[in-house]
Amino acid sequence: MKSQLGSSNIHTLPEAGRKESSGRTCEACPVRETSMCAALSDTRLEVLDAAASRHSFDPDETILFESDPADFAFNLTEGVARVSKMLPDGRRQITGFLHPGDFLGLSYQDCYAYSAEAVTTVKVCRFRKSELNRIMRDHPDLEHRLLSMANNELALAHERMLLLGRKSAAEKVASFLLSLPRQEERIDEIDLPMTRGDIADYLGLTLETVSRTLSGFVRQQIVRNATPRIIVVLDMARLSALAAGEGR
Amino acid sequence: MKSQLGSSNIHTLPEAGRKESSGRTCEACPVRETSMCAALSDTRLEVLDAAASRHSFDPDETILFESDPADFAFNLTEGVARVSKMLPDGRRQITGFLHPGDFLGLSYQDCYAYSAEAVTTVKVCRFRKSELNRIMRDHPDLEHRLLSMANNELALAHERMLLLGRKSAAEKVASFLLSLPRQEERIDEIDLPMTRGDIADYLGLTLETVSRTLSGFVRQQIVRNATPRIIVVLDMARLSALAAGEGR
DNA sequence: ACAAGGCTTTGATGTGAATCAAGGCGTGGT
DNA sequence: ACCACGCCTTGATTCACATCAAAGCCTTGT
Repeated sequence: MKSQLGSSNIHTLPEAGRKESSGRTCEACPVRETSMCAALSDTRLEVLDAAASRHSFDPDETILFESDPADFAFNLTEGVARVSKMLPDGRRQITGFLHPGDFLGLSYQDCYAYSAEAVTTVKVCRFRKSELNRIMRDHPDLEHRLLSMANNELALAHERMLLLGRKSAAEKVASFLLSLPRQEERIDEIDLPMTRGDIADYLGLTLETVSRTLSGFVRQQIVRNATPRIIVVLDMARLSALAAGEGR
Repeated sequence: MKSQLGSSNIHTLPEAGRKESSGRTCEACPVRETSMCAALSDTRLEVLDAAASRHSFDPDETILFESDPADFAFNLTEGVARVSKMLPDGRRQITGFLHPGDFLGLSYQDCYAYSAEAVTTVKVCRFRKSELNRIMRDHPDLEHRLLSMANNELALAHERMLLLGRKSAAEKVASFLLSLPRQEERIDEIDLPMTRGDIADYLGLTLETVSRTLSGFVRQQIVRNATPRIIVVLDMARLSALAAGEGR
């Protein structure tokens, strides 16, 4: 039951990640239309642009650390990150994987309630929270958008509680596969940039059970393994039924 | 694994619960200082007051139903309610118990993402969401307060994912007992208005396991049973350690 | 090419909680 | 005061997943 990985005490440094030249503007941002920024017009966006600094994180680098003072909030623009909480003996629960457009760090308290690390190379746009609050006062649309995003996250959190509390291993893995973003061109291909251990800590399983469950899906011809990292869905109906909890 | 209780298809009626005379004003409200209303001054509160209608729900009555159109939001003023999601075969996950001051119904989508039922007799103050949105536009403080409350809920949701995914039965039950509100006068007494089945569906266990775990706590003299409904804490240190995941 | 290390798969065994199955206790109704 | 029903407790057994253990297999560096 114990994962015990990384009892390292390295917290987030004020300048963790590499700060990047602020050459790029918000208008050219890949998540301009999907993240919180969508609440602002191009002209108003300049205020956010001025308040943001761009940072890059290597795989496994810490973006923010549970219980550290929550001075910054982040907008993920590229890559995949994991959000997690730990028990004192090292047991870990990953509470979410973040993708481009996701927002991170808005705890209402003084300290972060969770940690976040890069899974792949991650690029973020970082805001000082005091500054973000000031901007929100001037632009209620932005606050409205953040409330809407928070409520969306809350609905996803409830969905995940149902998964953790009441779904079987097979149902969990099926739900997970279908929850990942896919490219329109290759709609049946699922990319798993995270390890089996990460997936296990997300689903409340062990990495062996995740591996065995995936092997089971392959045996039943529900999916096929292109590589350990790329899964191809062969029977979407069956996978969806499993995920919904209908596949017995 | 299946609970199968209530495959009733009775949805929320437009006027579910009994509508009460709107005699009481917000100033005298028991949750005036703790709920979202705290964001507004007494004079500004009149706007909310005018938009609200008071309703009462008997135990087990449905307050709102998953997948019904989300026209209303609620502020719980008295009693205890449970929020839950179901799988098609009847398995249920209770995603939260609501207490006075808690807010309910702010899904960002058109339909509720979960159901809510009264555990004890519940009194709420109900708002039409379109109206609430209008009020928020005029009073950004209210929206700010709701964002803050949503972020708080999100932190609690993450805590619960850690519980569901990684804690043992004993750790789950200990965490649950300590998460319940207690009265200042009787700080060591815990009231359990919900059934063992409800607790089980909240913790991702069966009712038998909840019962056995509580009996175990009694045997170990961690708690004492005044009645099945009232638990008295005898060894707070041990219970806290268990809840934190330190009690082996 | 080769070696090394990390990740993944697979197998054997163990165990915590679920399931199946009685009873006991309290509460509300008549 | 009694009965009945719902809720809770307890016991016996089973099972899904965890744990322990050992290979395989990519990937990366030299």
